[in-house]
Amino acid sequence: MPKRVDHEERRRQIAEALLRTAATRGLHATGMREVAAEAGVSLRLVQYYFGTKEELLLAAMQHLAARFAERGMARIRRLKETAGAVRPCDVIAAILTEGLPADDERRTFTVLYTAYFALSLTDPALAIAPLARNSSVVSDVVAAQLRAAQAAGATPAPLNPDLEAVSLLAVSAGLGQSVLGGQSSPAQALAVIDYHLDRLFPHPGQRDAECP
Amino acid sequence: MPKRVDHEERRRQIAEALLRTAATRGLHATGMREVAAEAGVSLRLVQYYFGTKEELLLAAMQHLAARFAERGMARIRRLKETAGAVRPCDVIAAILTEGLPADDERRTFTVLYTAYFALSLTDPALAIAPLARNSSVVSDVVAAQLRAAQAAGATPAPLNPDLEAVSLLAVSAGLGQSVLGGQSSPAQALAVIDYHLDRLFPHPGQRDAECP
DNA sequence: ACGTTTATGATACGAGCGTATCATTAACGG
DNA sequence: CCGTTAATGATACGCTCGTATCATAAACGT
Repeated sequence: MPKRVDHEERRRQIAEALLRTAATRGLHATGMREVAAEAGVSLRLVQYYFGTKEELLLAAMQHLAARFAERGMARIRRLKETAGAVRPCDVIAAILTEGLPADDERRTFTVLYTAYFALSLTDPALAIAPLARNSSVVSDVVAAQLRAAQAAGATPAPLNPDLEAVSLLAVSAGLGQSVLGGQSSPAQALAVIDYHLDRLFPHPGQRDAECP
Repeated sequence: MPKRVDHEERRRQIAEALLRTAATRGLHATGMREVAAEAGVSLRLVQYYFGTKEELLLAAMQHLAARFAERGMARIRRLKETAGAVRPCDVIAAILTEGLPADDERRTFTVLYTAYFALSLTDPALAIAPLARNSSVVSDVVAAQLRAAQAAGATPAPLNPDLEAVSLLAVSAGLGQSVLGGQSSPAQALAVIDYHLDRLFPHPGQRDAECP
């Protein structure tokens, strides 16, 4: 057998090249030739691995979603390693802040997500499903964490876990938009999230961390 | 003097034609020829009133922002006419729900807003400012209403009007995204907003309106 | 009726796009 | 070393885009 090359790896390289240029120049303004140049390969090879541009766009979106999910999982995993028992508040805080464009990497993700989202609204071929599908499972996770905290008596007053979970994710998404648009700073966005966490997980007096 | 024509009116017609086609085909996928056809005029005339496409895009965005602001104002005005005294909860409810894609008209607005927002993230020439500028003043209005309700003793517990205002608008924006993406129904979005209004303006027992 | 404004028409330019089609070279496993 | 696979190169097709350039027709105030 002749020359062996990891096809998935090559596809990943090219898809990431598209994401890189699309993050600065825009999704529709990025052409095949530009992607090839950014990836350091020939235009011919981009056509070789992705027959059409639509296929490339779709693959890049799935790669973006996978990277984001992976980063989120890693964050939860890291949480478990530092502290033995993971408190619901920590999990929720991690989820809510992970989507915020607080650093370059996350900002890039948010920009790309917004671009894909907007594109999917008018381009039927590009379903946003792969990126949005996870939304409901994330919502369920948050709701479950809230229920656990509620059962443990850590939350005050009446509280609808499902509505609260959807609401918290909406806040996170809305704040992300606000930061991207330049109307809020990442710090302000974090302050709003902390405000909500304080409301759900009231702590007696300390003011160090976002969770009691 | 010869033929008199309202230039602003013509510009408005053409801009609205762009918004109409852009709402279904996408912002960047809409060409000058298509706009001309939609407006029922010649391509030449589009160039006549808007020299370049960028100018057309910008003017259409400003028109969109103006229409939205006008609709919001009209809603508040209508509120004042039906009930003599406008309660803070009603004002806030109107603001939060006005941006939700609950009917065709509002959905179209939300789609277009998202498209412009995404475009502005990568196209420096297209500043989102005209659409986002109002954001802070709306936030101030909500905060002021909260403060008024707080002074009247209508809200429970400690409450940070500024953070709460930003948070409520973020919820509204996030819910709008969620509805657009098909992850939530407009009814679910309204339920979340009602949930928050109940939290801020608790009412003794009735379950009719969203405000006590 | 004249002259200015408003609007149309047909058309063409150059550029960039996605896509396709040749031939050719380099690398590696058996 | 042979044959399959990976990758490149140059180029060209057809299309659409934004923009520009002619000339020309219709409408209306004075």
